[in-house]
Amino acid sequence: MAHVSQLPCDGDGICMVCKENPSAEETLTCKTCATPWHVGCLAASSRPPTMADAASWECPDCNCVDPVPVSAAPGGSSDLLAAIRAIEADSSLSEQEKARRRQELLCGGAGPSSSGFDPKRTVNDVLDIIDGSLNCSFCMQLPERPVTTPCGHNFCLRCFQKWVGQGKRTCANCRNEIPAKMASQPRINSALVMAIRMAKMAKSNNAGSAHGRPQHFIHNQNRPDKAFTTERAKRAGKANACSGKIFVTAPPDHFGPITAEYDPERNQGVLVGETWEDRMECRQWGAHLPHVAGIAGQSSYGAQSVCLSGGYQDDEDHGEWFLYTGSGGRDLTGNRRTNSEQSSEQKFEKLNEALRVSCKKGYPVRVVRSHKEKRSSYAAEAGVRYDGVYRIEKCWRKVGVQGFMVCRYLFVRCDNDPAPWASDEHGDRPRPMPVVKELNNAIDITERKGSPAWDYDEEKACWMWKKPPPISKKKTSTGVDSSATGKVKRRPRNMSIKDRLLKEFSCQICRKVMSFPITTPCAHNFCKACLEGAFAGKSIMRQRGREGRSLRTQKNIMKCPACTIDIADFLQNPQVNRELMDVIETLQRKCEEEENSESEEEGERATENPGAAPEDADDDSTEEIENPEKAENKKTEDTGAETNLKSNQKGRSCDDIKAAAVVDAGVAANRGKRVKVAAAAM
DNA sequence: GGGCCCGCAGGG
DNA sequence: CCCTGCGGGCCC
Repeated sequence: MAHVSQLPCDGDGICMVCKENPSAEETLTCKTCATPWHVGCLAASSRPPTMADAASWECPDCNCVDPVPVSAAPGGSSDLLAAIRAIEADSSLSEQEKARRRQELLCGGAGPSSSGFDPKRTVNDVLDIIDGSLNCSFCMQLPERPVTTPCGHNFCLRCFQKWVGQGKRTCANCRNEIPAKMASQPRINSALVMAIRMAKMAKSNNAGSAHGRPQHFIHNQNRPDKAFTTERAKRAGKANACSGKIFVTAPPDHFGPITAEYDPERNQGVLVGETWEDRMECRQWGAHLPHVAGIAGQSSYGAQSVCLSGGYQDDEDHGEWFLYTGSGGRDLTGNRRTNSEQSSEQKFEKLNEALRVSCKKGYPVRVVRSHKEKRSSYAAEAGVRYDGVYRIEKCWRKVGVQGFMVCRYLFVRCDNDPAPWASDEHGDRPRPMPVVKELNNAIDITERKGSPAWDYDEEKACWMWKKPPPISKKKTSTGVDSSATGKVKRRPRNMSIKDRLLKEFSCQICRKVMSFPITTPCAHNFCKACLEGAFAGKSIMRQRGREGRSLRTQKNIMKCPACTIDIADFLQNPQVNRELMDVIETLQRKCEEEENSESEEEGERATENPGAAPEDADDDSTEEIENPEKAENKKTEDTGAETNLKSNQKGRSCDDIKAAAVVDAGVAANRGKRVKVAAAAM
């Protein structure tokens, strides 16, 4: 019994045993792994004998020589009974909620990587399908923020960080070496996140479960368009910083998620996890409009969105919550757009004040994360990703790392969809306020006084506007209401397992569902054969041959085909991610079953080829599909093909490289069309 | 990989 | 109309 119930506090400071938020005095911090533990819930034998010993105290996990897998079974039965009775007696819970909490309890409670009030993983459901093959070797639970080692083993981010935090540099499973880069900067393996979610979904669909809501998490496929470069920007000889058409009809001062009603283009809205190539493209979909500034807002009205892209050293990202730094205090003379050096203090004015308004009112603030943030495990793998809405619970000022006063904001996630890194099937539940140490030295602390405008409705079990959202003061970007476009609204698609398999588990080289998947240290996934083939002989040059300079300087560097990370060491002995492979194979079997049982229900979309062009491609796009460059040239013959090709390939960080010619051509064809439309409008 | 320097969009 | 701004292509 003893060490089974020994669990630390989670990322939000909540004790995983008693679910309370212990005060600083009741918290012990392990000297080895720096994890906080609730003293009251520690076995007596694990507590430090005296107060003086507390500073050098080592937690039960670090005290063990080996990572002893913690049993998922619950501890003492009397405790369990008491806990179940407490749930039953809680009149504030619905029957469904009670059932859910009972199940959490029986599933062994929280694992080390769960957070806040999130219900625990429905382990039993998933184990039926994937037979436990995905479990983290440390906590024996499904990894909630899975990371994959180069040797192909999967762990919770938290467990992995704890392990390397102890100075361990070998895989806990096979004792292979963990590269320094992976140890210091593990990235979430999003394919694995999807694997876990899909496995859960497949199960709950079969059981006709109450989780009826389709999980709409998408990758970059189906993106209808790209930003275009204006003629003026071309004349200036620069292909930078030009905006494209805004596709959503939400006004620029719209708060909260961009829902389907604002998306006449796709009729699905902006989905959590949606990723764009760059800030320009992100802007086009309305998630975050400014293309340089990190904050969108108006000082007298509120802030609608922020971007985390590593521009401010003080930022601190914990996924479900983060500390954001205000803007300003920098010297921008010399026509600079940004400057990493701070030279004066920040104040609550302009955009910083806009954020403070959103804090006071409790507005939902959209959050996008850029790949440029190098210090966060939650950063996008490539491009810019929409991560849902957060609320600013507090703001204050403090002296920043550069010695000047900065404005600070505590963001806590409150979205109805799960975060891109979370393998949960559901969105956020209200979670307790994280403990922020720097508040002790803060000034101008601002907290919300009244009730928040955007809040969790226990009855409906979702986040919603509890007060009417602020009235927009602006016109929509297109000036056209979505209901007035005359477009027939399509129902959002509820994807089949087959479609999702193709979308989420396709190799980034061959575009087919991966066989023998390999996860690189930069968290990209490929077929074993494709990856090996890509680096056989001259293929290396084709890989990186984006332009002449790249060829010359990079031909001897072996980089991940999906990003710019050097994976030469990894390629010496790449290991198949067997666990991911099991999941894919299981889902493929499910898929076959699904096809057999409901083949007649498959509509127009089922026959779609995985690599086919997006559905709104013109009939005459066939030629362009075969020759994307031709399509490009057709568009602007006068400026020459070279410029176009270059701009076509700019910033191809992740999904774009993996895009096979057909998809590329589909996009190109679409873009051609869009540019024509834009030109006609001018 | 770091510095330069540009157009652009939005706030006030 | 001026100021601000967590971009981005290109040069070195």
